[in-house]
Amino acid sequence: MKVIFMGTPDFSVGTLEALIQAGHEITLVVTQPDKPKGRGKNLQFPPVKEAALAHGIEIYQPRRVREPECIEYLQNYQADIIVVVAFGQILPREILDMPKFGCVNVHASLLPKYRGAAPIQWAVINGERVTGVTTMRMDEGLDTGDMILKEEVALAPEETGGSLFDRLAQTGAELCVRTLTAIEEGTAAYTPQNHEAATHTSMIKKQLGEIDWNKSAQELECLIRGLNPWPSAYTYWKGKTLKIWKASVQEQSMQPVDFEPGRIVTVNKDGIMVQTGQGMLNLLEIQLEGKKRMKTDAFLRGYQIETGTRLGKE
RNA sequence: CGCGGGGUGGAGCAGUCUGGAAGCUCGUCGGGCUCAUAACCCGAAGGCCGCAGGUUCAAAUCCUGCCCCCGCAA
Repeated sequence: MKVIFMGTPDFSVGTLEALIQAGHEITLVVTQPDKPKGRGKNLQFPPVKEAALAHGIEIYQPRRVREPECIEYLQNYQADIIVVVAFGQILPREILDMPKFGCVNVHASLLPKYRGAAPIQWAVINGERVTGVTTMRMDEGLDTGDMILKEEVALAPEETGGSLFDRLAQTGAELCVRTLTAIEEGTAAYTPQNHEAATHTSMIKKQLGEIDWNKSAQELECLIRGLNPWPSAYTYWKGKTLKIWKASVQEQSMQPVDFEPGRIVTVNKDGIMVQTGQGMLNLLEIQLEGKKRMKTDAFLRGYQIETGTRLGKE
């Protein structure tokens, strides 16, 4: 089929390449404008643009797809279908109705759960055991369209936002190809979502990563995994940011100590044990501002941390 | 010119301001102690102090340029 592909981050790249692989004709790739990124503030191409360049596909980077000139521009491409994967902009009805087969979206959750942004990270943060990918025919709502295909993915015990992201990107790519095949063959079934059961997630803000030691060790451990590798969970030590990359939950106190949440209970080569609102959290891999991330025992060779120290904002 | 931290034996750090013998906590290797050990004791190896210039009797330390890593911001 003739496809217009819309997407921006890494998550979208797998699907784009799978579609190419499957023999579809990608007539145009629409992605967000280049933005200054990184330490030097240099302009950087979105990952999807890089991929499109590598495949020699035409690229279009409108500031807003809603604008009439943009809609007009897309019309020139006469696509059979528009595939949207983590594009980052909302499509107006004019575009939704433009292609013969409409617009298909790949969403990284089992709809109607986790509608909205960052469903992958939220699934980890919330301690879900299963999530997945859903393809749907887009309508004007936010992830409210009729579902076409759905595939479950189980979370591994040490799943991180990053690892799940990679796996769902892969799953999404395959699912999207199957979805297009079904549509092409006329065998696609469109199942309305149960809107009553819908849940929504918000964009991940950096501040979400600041650890509230009053939460339970279990919750915090999920938060740490969910926000790894970005934006990461963190606390403060001696006024400096201390990122926490990996931790484990210690349900029961080994000793009858009774520290307030945020205080360090023990420090040894097995980790830094911190009291939380419920249970203790053992910090296994950390990173001090300006330093590389490292295992806790390596960190302790160079820095001295005393029992009873309170982590967090002064 | 976005702001800032850092590059010192295998790991993590101190030393740099106030130039003048390379240090700390570990690891590694050898030996000892022990029923035993991630414990303890003794000993050893291992560094052109990121790179290149400059100043100086003397540079990890001061000056200049460059490379690389990282936090913030975006």
